[in-house]
Amino acid sequence: MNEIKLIIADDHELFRNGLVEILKKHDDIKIVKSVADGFELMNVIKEEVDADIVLLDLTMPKMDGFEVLKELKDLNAKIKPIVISMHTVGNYIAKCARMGAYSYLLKNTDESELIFAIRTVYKGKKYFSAEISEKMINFMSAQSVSDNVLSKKETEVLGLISKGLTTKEIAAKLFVSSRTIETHRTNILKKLEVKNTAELIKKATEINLI
Amino acid sequence: MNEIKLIIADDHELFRNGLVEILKKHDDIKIVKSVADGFELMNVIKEEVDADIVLLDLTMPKMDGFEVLKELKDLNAKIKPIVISMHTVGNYIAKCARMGAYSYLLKNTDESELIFAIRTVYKGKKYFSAEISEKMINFMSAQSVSDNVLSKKETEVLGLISKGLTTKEIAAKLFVSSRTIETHRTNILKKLEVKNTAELIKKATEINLI
DNA sequence: AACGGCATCCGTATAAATACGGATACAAAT
DNA sequence: ATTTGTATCCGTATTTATACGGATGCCGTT
Repeated sequence: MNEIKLIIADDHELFRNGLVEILKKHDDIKIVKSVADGFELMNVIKEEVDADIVLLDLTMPKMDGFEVLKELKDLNAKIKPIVISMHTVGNYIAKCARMGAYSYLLKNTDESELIFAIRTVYKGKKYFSAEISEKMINFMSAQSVSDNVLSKKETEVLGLISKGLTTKEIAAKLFVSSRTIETHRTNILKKLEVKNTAELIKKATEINLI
Repeated sequence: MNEIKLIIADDHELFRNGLVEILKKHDDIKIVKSVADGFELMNVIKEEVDADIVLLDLTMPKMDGFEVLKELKDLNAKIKPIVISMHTVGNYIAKCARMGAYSYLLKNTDESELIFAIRTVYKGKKYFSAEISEKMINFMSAQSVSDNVLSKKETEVLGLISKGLTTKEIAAKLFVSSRTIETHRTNILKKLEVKNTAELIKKATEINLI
């Protein structure tokens, strides 16, 4: 039988110990290390241990869970992160999903679901419960409400900007003067409260305008 | 008992009729209209009918499902779209979720799930099955693999660009010459095969670099 | 009828970005 | 040991974007 080697990363000792107690009851799971912050975790991962899974708390001192996920992705590490958080905010969930988390569990998840998640992830499959998925989907579509900020033309221009067209090209495409497009751009920047195109595009994607 | 009024939008007559046959067996569901493309659908929605739900095919002539979703969002319409697609591509699913779809079903969904989805959505809740959610999550994290394209410094610079910093500001922040940053920018543009900052930021968000 | 938001256009000016060209030092990979 | 990629720097020139200013006609709301 293959042993599942895992690391626990959480800044609350009590919670860490609780997890250990729960997990030690399962023969196929072995805790190889237990750390209190992201920085420590990364050191452990970079050096010694080859673990299969890390149970990762999001809120930790020094280096939080998001930073850890980013690092792991950058390093192309083979360790699979399971996020354990107390927040059900859709934002967090979507962020973790994007950043390569294999699962997102709440701290009040029951034992059986935790074990199921661990085993599922160990097999290389992701595990996001129905409730968690729902939260995330709701979040993903949420921002749309606030988008009456831009007029129809402005939205159109924004779309073309994001495709890499210059002011001149957009003007040609829409059969208007470059000055008009410049004015539109200025107004768009003001409305979205950004100072240049780069920030504009980022914000626009964030609030689902593109 | 409240009747659920729905519209069917699909360019395949056979499929449309099949849906009608299935749905007419359920007393709580009433089909108020059946259209063959997105354009027709939008006309129907804008004028006459007040329907609760539209069963929306993605691939339709004149105006596809994505465009319809966008329009509905722009109009702030109260009709709830259920996407019915034959594609399981994560890209499509994520896009629909972002664009406000209340559900994403496959064309081979069985009757009971279809009915369940309709009733769930009618209550104002979204319905994305476990398999569909999984596909989407996999997609969301997928791009990460291909991100060794940029070097560490380039990634850092890209991040600062996306925050709206100019070349000069970035140079100051990183204690290097503006020329260096300019070179980085040039290289980043080349690597991601885009021609300016706007397109760059869009692409970077698409492939999860930011 | 008056007002505000929108789309359209213009002038002047500076700041920023991109396109070419080139160079060196270092580390990692082959 | 040679090559490849990264990070660093520079020159010259053009193109784009942004910051100010101002203007008009139109449409929908009040």
